[in-house]
Amino acid sequence: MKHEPSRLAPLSAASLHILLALAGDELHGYGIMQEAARQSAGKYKLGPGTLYDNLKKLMAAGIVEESRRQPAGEDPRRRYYRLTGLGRRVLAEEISRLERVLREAKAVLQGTRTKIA
Amino acid sequence: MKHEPSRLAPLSAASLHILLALAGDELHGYGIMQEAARQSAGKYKLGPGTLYDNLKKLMAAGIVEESRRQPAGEDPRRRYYRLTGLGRRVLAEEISRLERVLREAKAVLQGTRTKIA
DNA sequence: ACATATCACTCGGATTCCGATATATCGGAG
DNA sequence: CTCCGATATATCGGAATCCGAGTGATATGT
Repeated sequence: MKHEPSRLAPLSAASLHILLALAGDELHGYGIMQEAARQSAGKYKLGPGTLYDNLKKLMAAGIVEESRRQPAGEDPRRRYYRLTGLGRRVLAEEISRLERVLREAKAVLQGTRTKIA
Repeated sequence: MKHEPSRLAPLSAASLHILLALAGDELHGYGIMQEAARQSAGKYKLGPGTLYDNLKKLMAAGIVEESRRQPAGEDPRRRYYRLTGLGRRVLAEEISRLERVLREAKAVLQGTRTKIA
């Protein structure tokens, strides 16, 4: 019996943006904040409180882990975080959940009445 | 203070599902719970606490309002809620926000797959 | 020298979540 | 008619989450 990804769903906006920021490559905390803002064109901004609360929760759930990498020439204060395998599955599942929600939303808004007269 | 739709964004999962349930037609509280469960194929279930907290917040923000309709032959206990014009704009804006998030998500996930090792 | 940016993270108040609970009516089975 | 599950309203209060304001330090630009 494995971890059920659906247990965490639906992901909060904060968690989703953190996972998306980490999906491309591992990042440090400050980088996650910047990447989330960049990916959302400035529409979504994470403060440090939200970031670390979520990071803690995501690490406890085995979705994110810390990596020990320390590339030369970089700021030594940086601590890197990355998605685990489970994390990628959770993200993929959340994305398809959102796709289904949007499909339903469009159907409802475009007047596709399921109503049978 | 102006009613800027973006001030409420991102909508919580609960608020989004309530707005989607009301997008088709006005509904009473109990009906909103059932419609949200139906639209999400049982994946998302609202409890009464979440429903009325959100309904209160949405009404205070001018996104949802109560309607006085009382069709004959229906349970007289029912109280109907419906979207306002602002509510429709907020919902539409949230949907396009989610579309942009999903577009970004796909780009990022596609990028990792094609990444050269 | 001073301001701004990068980098870490904690703190605590406000907000939100959400199941348990309370109350009452409806509709059908027995 | 009585019982009972479903329908219907809504509150309560503890847990979880949000999130800006701090704290502390180094780096970089003017």
